[in-house]
Amino acid sequence: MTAPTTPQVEETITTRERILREASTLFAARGYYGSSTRDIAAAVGIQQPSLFHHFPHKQAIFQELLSYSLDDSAAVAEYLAGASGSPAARLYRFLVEDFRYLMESPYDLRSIFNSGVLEGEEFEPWGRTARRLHVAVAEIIRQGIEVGDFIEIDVNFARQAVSGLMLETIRERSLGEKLPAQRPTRTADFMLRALLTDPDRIGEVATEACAIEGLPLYRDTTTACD
Amino acid sequence: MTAPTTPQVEETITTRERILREASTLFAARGYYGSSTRDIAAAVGIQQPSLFHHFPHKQAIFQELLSYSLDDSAAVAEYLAGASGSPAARLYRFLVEDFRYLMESPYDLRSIFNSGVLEGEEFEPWGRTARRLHVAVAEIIRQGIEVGDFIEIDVNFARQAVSGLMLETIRERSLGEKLPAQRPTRTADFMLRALLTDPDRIGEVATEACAIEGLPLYRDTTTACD
DNA sequence: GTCTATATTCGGATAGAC
DNA sequence: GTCTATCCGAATATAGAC
Repeated sequence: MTAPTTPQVEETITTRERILREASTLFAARGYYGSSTRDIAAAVGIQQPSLFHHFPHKQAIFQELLSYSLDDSAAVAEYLAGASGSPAARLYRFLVEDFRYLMESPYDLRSIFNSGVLEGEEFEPWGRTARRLHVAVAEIIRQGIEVGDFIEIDVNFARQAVSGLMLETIRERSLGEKLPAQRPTRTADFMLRALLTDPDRIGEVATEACAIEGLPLYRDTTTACD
Repeated sequence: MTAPTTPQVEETITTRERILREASTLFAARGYYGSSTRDIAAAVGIQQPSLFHHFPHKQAIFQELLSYSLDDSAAVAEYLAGASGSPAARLYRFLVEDFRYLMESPYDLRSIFNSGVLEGEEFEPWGRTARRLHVAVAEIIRQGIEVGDFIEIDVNFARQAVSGLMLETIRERSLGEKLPAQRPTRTADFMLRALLTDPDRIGEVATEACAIEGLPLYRDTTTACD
């Protein structure tokens, strides 16, 4: 008769999953090269060679984290770059989605964005995905300037500012505390305030942004924005 | 009779200096641990053991870069946190000075801000300096909110946004091209637009910022801002 | 100030038992 | 799926000649 106390699934975390989580934390703290497989194994609580039962080599751990953080983000950005609606709303929506994705992820993904590791040959496919993501975001910003939504600004400068903001703000998450649920929209508000020719339009931009449909979404988003 | 073609000092770059420059580039690209002393030596054009004639160990190279990028920035931020004048102008000035310092530096200092390496014991004193810098910047922002210069915003969030913006935008520099001379003020404009309750006040904020005197300055600044 | 040669430690990865 | 034992290459650093 009474509803089940909490329908939350009793998450069984596999060793493989624990490896990914601990590795992401270590990579974020000391970099990919600064974290040895021994460090990772110790954090998980297994011996170092046991790692190789779950991943063929160290690179594969990083590559899985790269795919997790880049693939869907790039897809969303490219979808939004070609979607209808105002560029400002589309950029807003991208920021909200991407930020929430990073915020709710069980991994600490800072190392992915930080490091020049992506430039290395062994991670070349993921470097290309990162560039596709950058191109798509820059394109939305370009459109925004063109139609007068955004101030006249160097497109690449603005694109990098967006990246920097995302990166630094997810840094908090790693400190352990849960970030407030409104953080994604607050972050988007902040960025758009700097870009909009008329900052007072933020309200309507946010409303339009949250109404955008058809995103190739990572997960089932119950509510679009807030 | 004719003036000397270019009074530019014929810069004699010592091996030690070349080591610092090449190391900073490698650290930025592949991280501190990802760059071996062999890599550094090869970039400089000497054999690996020759490095140890100039620096007692690898750490010392990184430590010198840390001091270069943190010491003066922290001093300026702390000075400005306690100075008179509007908080908005003081934050603006900090951004201009810090950005220009990073922009004109012969080193690629991204690794310093990126990495969690600073958290390691071996670099503890520099980690403390970084925290002092953060506290000072957060304090200026707090003052700005208090007097109504800035919108109501989480102080730490704003402080991190500032860091992220600086970091990402100096990334360009490393791509080789000289950044335009107006970039420091454009960056400060951008950040202040997001923070100011009244973005239209940027003009007067910039004017006041450039008039601030008494900074514990890194180098002889001929002109204050532009 | 730079070199060659080398000591030593550490990191990634494999073999094979349980 | 995890363990112990181990190989091999790479990395930091030292010794000592030129």
